[in-house]
Amino acid sequence: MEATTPLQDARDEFIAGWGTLGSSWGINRTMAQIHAFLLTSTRPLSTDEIMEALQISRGNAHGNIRELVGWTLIRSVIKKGERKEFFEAEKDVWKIACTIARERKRREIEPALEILKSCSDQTKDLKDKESKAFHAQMTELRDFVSLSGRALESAAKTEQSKILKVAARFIS
Amino acid sequence: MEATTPLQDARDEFIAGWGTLGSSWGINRTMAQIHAFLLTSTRPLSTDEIMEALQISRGNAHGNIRELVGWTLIRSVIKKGERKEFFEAEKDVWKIACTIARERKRREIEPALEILKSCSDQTKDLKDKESKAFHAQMTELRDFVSLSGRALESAAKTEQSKILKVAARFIS
DNA sequence: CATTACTTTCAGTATATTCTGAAAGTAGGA
DNA sequence: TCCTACTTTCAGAATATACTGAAAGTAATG
Repeated sequence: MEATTPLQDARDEFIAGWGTLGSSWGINRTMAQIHAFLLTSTRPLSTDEIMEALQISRGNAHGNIRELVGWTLIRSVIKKGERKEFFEAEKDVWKIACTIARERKRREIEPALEILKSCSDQTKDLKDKESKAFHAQMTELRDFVSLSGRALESAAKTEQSKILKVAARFIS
Repeated sequence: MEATTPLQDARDEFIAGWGTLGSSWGINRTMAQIHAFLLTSTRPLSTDEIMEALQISRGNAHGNIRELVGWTLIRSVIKKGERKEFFEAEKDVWKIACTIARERKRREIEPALEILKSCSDQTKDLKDKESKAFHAQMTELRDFVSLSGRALESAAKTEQSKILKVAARFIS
């Protein structure tokens, strides 16, 4: 039986919870767990350390690490004298949020806009009542999604302090 | 071979696209398709009409319709003289967005907060450097997630016009 | 160039999710 | 009460997604 410390316990809870959470965000569980693990590490870690800690195979670790690098949520670090790669997570919460916002915009909002634009355009000259209703619905949706995307983009460009001010006004 | 109209084509594109999109949002494809189908219908539809149009089984249609009712994205309508239920979607884009925002907050932000709170609390009295770093990270994350949740909640309570004004300031 | 220390790939397997369809359940109307 | 028109359930099948581990690939080092 392994002895556990309060820190280990809390960290394990975070890793497990973040993994579950990730699933409902369309992010795979292992990827979220690796992210959580690196996020709570005080030093860069190797693939083997990650495999060992999360009890996952090399292939699984490798692929999900690459995904996280692709999202720029983690980056690879080369230690002098060491041949292998180490990985560390971005720790700044605001930067993480901006990265995720941008990535989701690119992967979800932009494709959605393409579809809505196409649906709106295809029906813009039709005269019957049903077509007009459809066209109006698509146009409204497109405008809304487009606005949301632009707002997200702007927010991700703005300094954290400014966003906090606006947010504070809303909440109060 | 069935002849198609431009409206049918556009509508099919929307249904298919919305379905794919839904997947990346952690919403199942059929549920998103049913929603898209009802969103672009000018009248309430029965389970059988939905089954027929999307070529899905009764069980599948039934379950996903119930889910959508649970999300309050669609509602059941009783037609006089008819024994069966009909369903119609909320058409107002802003209302749809608020509903989704509230639901996701409840399902994702709140559970996340529980975890972060627990992790932060468990480590608040620990004195070693690693524990302090962990505690600080959890606390930052918690504060950020909490703020986001409250902002989302407020936004969903505010009139659309006010939000549009704030959004406009940001984008320009 | 051969060895070593890694990284990458991928076919096969395991798991999780979604879907089907038939059977059981329910309630209005005769 | 029974019939009929519908709704609900759920075991098993189909599909999609994620994971393993071993083999192949790559490049630094001596």
